[in-house]
Amino acid sequence: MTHSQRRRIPNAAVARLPVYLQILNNLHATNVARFSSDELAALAGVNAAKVRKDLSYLGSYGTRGVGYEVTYLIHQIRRELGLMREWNVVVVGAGNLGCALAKFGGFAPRGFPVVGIVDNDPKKIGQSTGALKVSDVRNLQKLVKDLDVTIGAITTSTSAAQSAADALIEAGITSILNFAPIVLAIPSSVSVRNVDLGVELQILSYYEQMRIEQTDLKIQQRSNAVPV
Amino acid sequence: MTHSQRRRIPNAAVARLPVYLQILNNLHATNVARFSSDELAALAGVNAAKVRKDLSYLGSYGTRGVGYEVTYLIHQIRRELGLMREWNVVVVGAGNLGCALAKFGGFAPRGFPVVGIVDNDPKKIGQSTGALKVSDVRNLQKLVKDLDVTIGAITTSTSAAQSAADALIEAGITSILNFAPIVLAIPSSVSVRNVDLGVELQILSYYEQMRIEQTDLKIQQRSNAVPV
DNA sequence: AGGGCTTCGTGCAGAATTTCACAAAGTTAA
DNA sequence: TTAACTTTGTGAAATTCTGCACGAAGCCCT
Repeated sequence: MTHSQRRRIPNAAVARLPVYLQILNNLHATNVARFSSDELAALAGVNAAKVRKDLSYLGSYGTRGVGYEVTYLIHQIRRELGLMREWNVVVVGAGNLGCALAKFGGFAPRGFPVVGIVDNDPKKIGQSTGALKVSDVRNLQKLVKDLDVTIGAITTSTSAAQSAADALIEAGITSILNFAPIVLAIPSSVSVRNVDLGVELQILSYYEQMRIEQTDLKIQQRSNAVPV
Repeated sequence: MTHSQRRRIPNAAVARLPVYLQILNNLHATNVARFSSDELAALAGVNAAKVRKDLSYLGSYGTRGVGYEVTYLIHQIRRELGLMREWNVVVVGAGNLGCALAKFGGFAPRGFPVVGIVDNDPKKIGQSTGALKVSDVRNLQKLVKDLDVTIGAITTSTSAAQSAADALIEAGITSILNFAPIVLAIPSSVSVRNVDLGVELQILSYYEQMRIEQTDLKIQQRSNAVPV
């Protein structure tokens, strides 16, 4: 129960580490060797104390009076996030989005190669998308086993999303990236991240309307406050 | 200072209201007239008390012993989220993703019509994407004014994203949906939502690795605990 | 060597969020 | 009408997250 008893990193911090990593990769690309928590905080748009606390969950890798080393921290964050290895991804649903994900080469270099894409539509099965051929969703289990897939991306229609999730879980997948605007019913042993642009837009519209009401209110108050 | 002094809804609750709305729309489509907090909680994958508290921020619209009315709640959530009107969206960056967003008809019915798409590449300007023609980013200000655009979606390359944001803000936009994997520097008066699939995948990989380590640990403990 | 300066690591208080638990308020049935 | 039952609305406790403030630790200059 020594070091394997890993300190659990708070969820909120886990969600920020990838952002830090992205920034550090940029710093590295521009030949920056060191950074302070203040600098990273400014780039990430957060509080400096938060940066230090987040990084402290990885261990004490900074040097007081100096800061942190870019390459070393990159290494540590990658280790903690499980990015020392590749995680194979299978896409379920060969529609516009699914094919775009399969073709898009941006994930492999970040450690998440898309190694398969499946659909249940006979018209789509067999077609090529980038380097991959769409295969039958019935081969999912075999595909997951053979190619050691751990992450499934659901890009089906809303109505097919739940059965896609069921199929993925049946096949042994334990992480799902869901693009369908629906809350999936899944066991707690499986992780899900939802990407729903409609939700994002609606959140924006709330704050947009808030601002408008605030402005209206101020205008109203001004005309009330200064009567002639 | 009566009703215009609106109770501020906690951020965490704001982020859940769109999810509830989506579910209620589905219930409505299947002719369900009423629901209880328990039912909605199950569908949304959250705690029932949380549902009740979230809905209570809208007002006391439930009936004890009975539940909530689907249509009435839909109306109230839409009102609160600012969905009683349309919010026009402009896309900056006519690459794969940008064009896909412009073509995709799924936002207009949810109240967010994409009314324009711009780019700075002369080769792309003038091309058609769906019903829209790509226009010059230099027309952004005029476009935003003329078409009353309030939300900007950034789908440029990473390197162009910050100047896209600057241009949007310069043009008077106050809400941004950012798809570039970069933290934008923007004034606090502007809302931003980031959609970064790389970040999502890395969060998943953290928990995936966590699970694997847990499993390894248990196996190890088991073999330690029962020595021959 | 020592003083001044910088920056990390973290205890702690306060804020935000989640969850519990129960009174209040309604329905239903006899 | 009353008793049994259901479900909301919400104080209050529990948990999580944030940010301040400051001691600790290293660098630099004299």
